[in-house]
Amino acid sequence: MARERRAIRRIESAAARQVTFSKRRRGLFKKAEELAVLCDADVALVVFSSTGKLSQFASSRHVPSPLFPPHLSVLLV
Amino acid sequence: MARERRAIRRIESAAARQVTFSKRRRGLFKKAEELAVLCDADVALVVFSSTGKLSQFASSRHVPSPLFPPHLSVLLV
DNA sequence: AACTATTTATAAGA
DNA sequence: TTCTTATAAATAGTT
Repeated sequence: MARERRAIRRIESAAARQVTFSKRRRGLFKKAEELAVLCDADVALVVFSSTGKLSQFASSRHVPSPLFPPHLSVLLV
Repeated sequence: MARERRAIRRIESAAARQVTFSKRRRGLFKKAEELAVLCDADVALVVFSSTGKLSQFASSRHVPSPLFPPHLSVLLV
């Protein structure tokens, strides 16, 4: 969606991949929150970038995990 | 986004909420998969509708849960 | 990070 | 729920 259509396949250039990740991750989380609010739904979203960076969103019942080390995360729904 | 702008707050009408849920859920899952593919990311998405219906997506390490009853689901990332 | 041409998502209606 | 269409929003490429 933009200047040109982009095929949905892995972006080879690491730099371009990072830029797209940054833009689309933001969009995805926004949509997730909007769905939760508009539709009174429970939404949980967990994303690891290809470099291993974690980001997450949960509209309600996310349970932090005292039983696991910080690099693990548990979601009970 | 469409004929008119819609404020992001809970849709009161259950029928309208269901229609919007159906449309936006589809869009959200599509975006989740696209992010995973384009950016080589790991993405997990869990959604419960306000009526309790579950739908989920995980790009890779989703673990089905033999230890829990069917209405529970566990995601380890 | 900001811009903008264009594509995509979607609100309302059928 | 699926289709259509007008419009809002997201975003690919550029700067």
